Amino acid sequence: MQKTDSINIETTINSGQVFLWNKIGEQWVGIDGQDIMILRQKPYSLKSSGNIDNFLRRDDNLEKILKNISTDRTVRDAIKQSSGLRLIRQDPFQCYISFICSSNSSIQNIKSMLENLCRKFGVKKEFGKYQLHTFPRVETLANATMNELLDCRLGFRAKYVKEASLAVNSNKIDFKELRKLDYQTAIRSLKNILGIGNKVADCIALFSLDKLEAFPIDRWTQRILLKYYKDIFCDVSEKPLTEKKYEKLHDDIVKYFGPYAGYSQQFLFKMERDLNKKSWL
DNA sequence: GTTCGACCTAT
DNA sequence: TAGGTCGAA
Repeated sequence: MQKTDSINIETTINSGQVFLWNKIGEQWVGIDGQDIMILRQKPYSLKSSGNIDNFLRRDDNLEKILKNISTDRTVRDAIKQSSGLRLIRQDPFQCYISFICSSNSSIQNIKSMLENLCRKFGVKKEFGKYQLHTFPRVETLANATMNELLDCRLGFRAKYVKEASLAVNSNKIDFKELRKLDYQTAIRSLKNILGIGNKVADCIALFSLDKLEAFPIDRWTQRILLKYYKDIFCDVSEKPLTEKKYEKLHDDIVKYFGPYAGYSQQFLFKMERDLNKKSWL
């Protein structure tokens, strides 16, 4: 059984799931919705104004999941290299906006956009010795003007964020409902929103809606499949996937990796980016 | 159903 | 070029 302190905080934060985190001295300070979290490896300490166990998916049976996804050597190596990496259960609205902002951008730029949104639309909150801006509330962002969003340097994503926020504010998107639905239905619903395609929908589903069979296929994932799984997923190439090809490939991926495919994606993604010395937060 | 160019911004 | 998506042809 994995011990609770086997969580590697730095590895988990720096695995592309979350963006609103900063390392201050020895501790990682981050925002999840209206909550502030302070995580420290040594001496080990996890503090949150919200529910830290929920955030770190302490309810998952990690031993069982890791065993289940250890189907091949590549995944086993990835797990070994990033031991202590956890999947995170994020605030759904923040996750939704974060990955809408992620399209055709870099981690550093995504972080900057989200920080701008927090500074402009978030509420100042104190926790521990820190005072920082929380993530904007749905209603606040839904009422933001296009110019205000453009001021946050969102670029072409500004109208996506505006419409996406309106959809949540009007209950056209209801995260509590999406959480109850099956993977396919939830994905279909998310993809009705402007700015959400297959990849972004998978990220939202995996990181905030408990859809562990979601397996976001981005440029990196595609390279991974080509490099290590060429023989298993024959039709994968370096070219961008069309919508139908993405869906077909995803089906095959779930058949191969199983119901916890999303966990395997996270380990593989982390491994390959580290291997290529790509920077994180 | 697929292909292709455009798209904000920062490095 | 970067962790995509949209709209037109």
